[in-house]
Amino acid sequence: MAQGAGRDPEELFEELWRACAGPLVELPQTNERVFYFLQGHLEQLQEPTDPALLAEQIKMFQVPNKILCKVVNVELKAETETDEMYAQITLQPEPDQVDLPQLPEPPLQETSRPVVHSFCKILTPSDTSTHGGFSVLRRHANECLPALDMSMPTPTQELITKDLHGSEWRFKHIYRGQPRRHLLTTGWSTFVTSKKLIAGDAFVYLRSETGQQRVGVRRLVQKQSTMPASVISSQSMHLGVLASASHAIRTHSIFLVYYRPRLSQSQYIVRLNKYLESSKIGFDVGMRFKMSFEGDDVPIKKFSGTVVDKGDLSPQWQGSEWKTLKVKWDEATNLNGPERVSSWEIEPFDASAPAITMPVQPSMKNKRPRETAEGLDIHALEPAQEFWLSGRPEQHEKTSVSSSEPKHQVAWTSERAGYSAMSSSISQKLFQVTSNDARVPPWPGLSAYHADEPSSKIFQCRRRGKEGARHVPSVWRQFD
Amino acid sequence: MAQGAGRDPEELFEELWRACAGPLVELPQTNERVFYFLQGHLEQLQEPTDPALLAEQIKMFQVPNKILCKVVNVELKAETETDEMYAQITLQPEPDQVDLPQLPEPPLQETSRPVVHSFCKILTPSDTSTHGGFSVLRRHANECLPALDMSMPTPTQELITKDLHGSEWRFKHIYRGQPRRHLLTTGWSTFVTSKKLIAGDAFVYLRSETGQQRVGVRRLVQKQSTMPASVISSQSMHLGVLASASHAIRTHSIFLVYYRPRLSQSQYIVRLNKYLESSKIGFDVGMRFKMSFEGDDVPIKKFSGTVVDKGDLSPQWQGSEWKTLKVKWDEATNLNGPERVSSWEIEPFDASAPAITMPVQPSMKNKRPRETAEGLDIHALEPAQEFWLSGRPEQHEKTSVSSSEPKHQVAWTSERAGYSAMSSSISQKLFQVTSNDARVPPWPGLSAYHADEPSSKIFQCRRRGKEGARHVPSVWRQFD
DNA sequence: TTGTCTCCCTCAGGGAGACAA
DNA sequence: TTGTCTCCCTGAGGGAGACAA
Repeated sequence: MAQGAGRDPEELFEELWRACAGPLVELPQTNERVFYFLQGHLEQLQEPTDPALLAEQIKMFQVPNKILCKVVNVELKAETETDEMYAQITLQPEPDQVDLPQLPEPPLQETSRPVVHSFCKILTPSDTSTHGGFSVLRRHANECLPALDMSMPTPTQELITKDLHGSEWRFKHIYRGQPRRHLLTTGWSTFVTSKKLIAGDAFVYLRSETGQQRVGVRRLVQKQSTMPASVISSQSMHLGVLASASHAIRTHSIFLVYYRPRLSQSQYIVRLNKYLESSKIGFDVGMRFKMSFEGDDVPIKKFSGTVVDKGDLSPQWQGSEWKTLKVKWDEATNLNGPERVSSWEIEPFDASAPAITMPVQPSMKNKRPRETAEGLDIHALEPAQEFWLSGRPEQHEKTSVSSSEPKHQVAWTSERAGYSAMSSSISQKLFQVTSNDARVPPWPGLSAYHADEPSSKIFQCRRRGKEGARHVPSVWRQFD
Repeated sequence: MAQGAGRDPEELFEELWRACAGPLVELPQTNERVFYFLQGHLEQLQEPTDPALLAEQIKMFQVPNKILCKVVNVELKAETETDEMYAQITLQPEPDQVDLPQLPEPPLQETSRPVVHSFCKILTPSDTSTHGGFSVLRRHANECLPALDMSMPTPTQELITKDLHGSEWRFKHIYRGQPRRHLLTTGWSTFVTSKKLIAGDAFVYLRSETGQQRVGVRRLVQKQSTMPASVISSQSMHLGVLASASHAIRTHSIFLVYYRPRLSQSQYIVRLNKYLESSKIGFDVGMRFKMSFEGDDVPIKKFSGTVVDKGDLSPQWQGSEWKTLKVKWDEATNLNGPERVSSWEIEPFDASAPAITMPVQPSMKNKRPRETAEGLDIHALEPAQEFWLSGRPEQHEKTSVSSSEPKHQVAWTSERAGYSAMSSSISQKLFQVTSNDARVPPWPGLSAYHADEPSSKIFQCRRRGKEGARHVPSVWRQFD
């Protein structure tokens, strides 16, 4: 759907896809083995089925809770209308679904990835306003955009970029204003309109070493239109997914899964090795853990909590490991965090983690009441931005697990003292939605629009000038 | 999806739905019995499956070619994005699927339908242009719009209307210009933009006796975005549909079908009585028949042809009656007519039918190269319009089957002699696409965009002034 | 009768620096 | 350093009658 036409270096497409997907999205590799949790796949469809019928069908189709599969193929794609990324994953059930492997398999050779310069900026109301263009953060411009001829009075160039569909987007990049700053002007508003961007969404830019430029989008809230056409009944969909898997197991044939990382509530295709690692830890009631989320001002934010219960999510899937851990988040913050997680989504608690609680004073300025997500109060937004620069855009994932490649750098905005209080209220505003979507869009039972909830506390990395930097994992290097 | 909110008189919604669906769309009634042809339902999904797998699954699920069902419920809906109408039909398989009824069941009592005034006009390039509004044909204004106060110098009023989703649309209706004519100005362009209308699409307007106004859209080509989100694999979809039906048969439980009349290639939910009627006729090789299509200048146009072959469409569905008749259309015109039809879609040939062949001189004027369907050459469009006025907007369906309610009136544009030659070339232009979509959008193996095909002939109702009227079924009354 | 064109005039919005957080 | 505002000015497009098919 998105592939094929116009996409030149195949690699760049993948880099863009990952940059848009965000640092938390993890995909299995071809030839790797994974566990496929049917239950999670059905949840992705977001349409509830009659539990009795479901139970009956599970029995009829004789499908186990998790299916050991070999990954035959992974194709990255993007929805034409919304640019939502998804992966078409071809799986083949392993012949033996009873004696499941207990030992990790040798890791696959990592494929080399091209060096790219990229940034991702959350759009401000001004960025999406009809008056004027996009304000490029100085860092981003310096690190990523082609250099301007600064000897000119007002340096200007045209950026010729492509999106995931291969469509071309041209932007005038100009360095002007008093004081001077980098802006994208002509071409920007068309982009905003076409992609239906609103404040809070993020703009992704990427440039390869060969000068190829790409642009993309990471939305704050998943466009609902993902589930538009009523093509077949939800019951039929569920049955179809069950039947496909069942048939594939019986005949050792392949089947396809459309994995939508930003829609799914939890990973339901889990690398065998990852699964085994988490089983080895054996999370149990009372244990402390932490979990990664997309932050608004840093790529990854970790929140900690305690496992308070353990048990099947639904009786139809007895003995499943899908979301079996009921958790309580520290400090009752993170109001929109999931109540239940799967063990492979969390890591053991580690005192060096930067998860820190701090109180927050809500700020309620109202400006620019236009162009924000319906019902979402980001009018009160203050300059909040997330970004990262790197040779490989997804490296933060590694960073947080202590990267073995110290060359990679992450920048993290440091702001002067006195700004942080306000900034954290922003953070709160954004986070209540961002975490929601970013990590796992609609947490069960919670609307994505809770920005007005009178929550008074929130987890947040300290960001008081240099002081804040101390909490950054040591491989992170601070610019500025 | 479309229902619920804001829709006041439930009845009006149905009238609007039918007006948008067009005169050829036929729906079963609640409590009626129907045959459900799985094969047709799978075809609607438009995604081919591996035939071997399909055959295997058909066997596994033990589903017959056609399933006798009681219609438990019919809900009319419309896609949020595209306004495409569809029906959610709840079916319950009858206990006995072997001894199928041979005799028609007593017809259900017809539910009374509200009296409405409605018109449907195919949009000209001017109508969809950015300069100016919509030109209301005088007849349409007189028959359907609320009366203007003609004593004013420039009579004006505001039309407050709703669409299928309950959204409000306001239009300024003004009578001005030299010579005077009816126009919709303010509000029209927003409507065109929002509904993504292009020249060739049709605007539907409807007013109830109580003054309630409704508007809708009938598209020339079905928006492809109907099949957007890759939610589950096509294989899973097919399996899901099979499994649902199979499960419902075994347990005598209900199942849901989303019937998309403008997408489907043939009716696959057929009223029992209609089916029996057509079996009684027993179409066979060599027999002549006629079939109804949406015309561009009349509601229904009939084309005639001959059955040239009879046999299964695919070996997986042996003995099915789905599209078993291979046909040859008279005069080799109607290039986009289906090669295969099901017997319940056609009627025996009747010499009094207005299906007449006439040669055509292609006209190739090019104006206004903007705002037309991509690749579709309707630049050469001449004033061609389809419309109907009636107490009940769908009555033409009945008309052609000889209505028992002679009170209903249909108007049919009559134009002065000398215009018809040109008009037929338009007709040709439009028809090649219209018939395609209107009746049965993408004929197998044919793109919807064949307007440039050098077809030199076309079926057409004569329209030479009064002369043409003679071919109209007698219950049609001519305005003018 | 009605589709198209053109002219006129308005206003949405792009593009700039000012200003302030 | 960068988000927001305001001002200026242009051009897309709505709204009118002229004209012709």
